[in-house]
Amino acid sequence: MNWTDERVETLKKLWAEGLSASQIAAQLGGVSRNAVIGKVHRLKLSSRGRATSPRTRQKKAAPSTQGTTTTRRPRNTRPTTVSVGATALQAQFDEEPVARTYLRPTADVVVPISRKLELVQLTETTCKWPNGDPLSEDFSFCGNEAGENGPYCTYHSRLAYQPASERRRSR
DNA sequence: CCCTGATTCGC
DNA sequence: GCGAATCAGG
Repeated sequence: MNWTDERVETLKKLWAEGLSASQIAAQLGGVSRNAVIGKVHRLKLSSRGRATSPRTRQKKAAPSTQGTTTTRRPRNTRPTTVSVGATALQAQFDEEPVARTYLRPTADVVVPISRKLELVQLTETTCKWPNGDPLSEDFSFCGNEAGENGPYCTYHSRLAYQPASERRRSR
């Protein structure tokens, strides 16, 4: 993935807004949170408060115990993006003139994907994250697939529940 | 175990 | 410059 001006701009904006690197990565799409953090550092705008104490790291010795294979630890590299939801989203947007509100990738919306469901359309497996102002007419619900462990999809579960752990963070 | 940002370093 | 790996920590 290429760091276009637009993407960098979005990155800076979201970072300035205080979003976490993983969330920024999720919204930009196609990049890992590490990529985002790395980019942020290179842009020299990492100074968002004191995050961690000045740790002095100097590990990384000789990982190659055998085989010259340049095997980077595959680990669990997950796309993160919900391809199904995204696909369905696009298809729906094409035939939904009403919900068409953003024209720019630099959307000021924090929620990357949503199915714009109405209250009636909610089921037990649809994310019930409110989208927008409940008093407004164009209010809708996220509607993406919600896990069995909550009323929200994984993304919104984090938005909803993360703040708790975020609060008691005061390094 | 989930997550956060920070840093190093091979590419 | 990029980002995976790794770290230190909540």
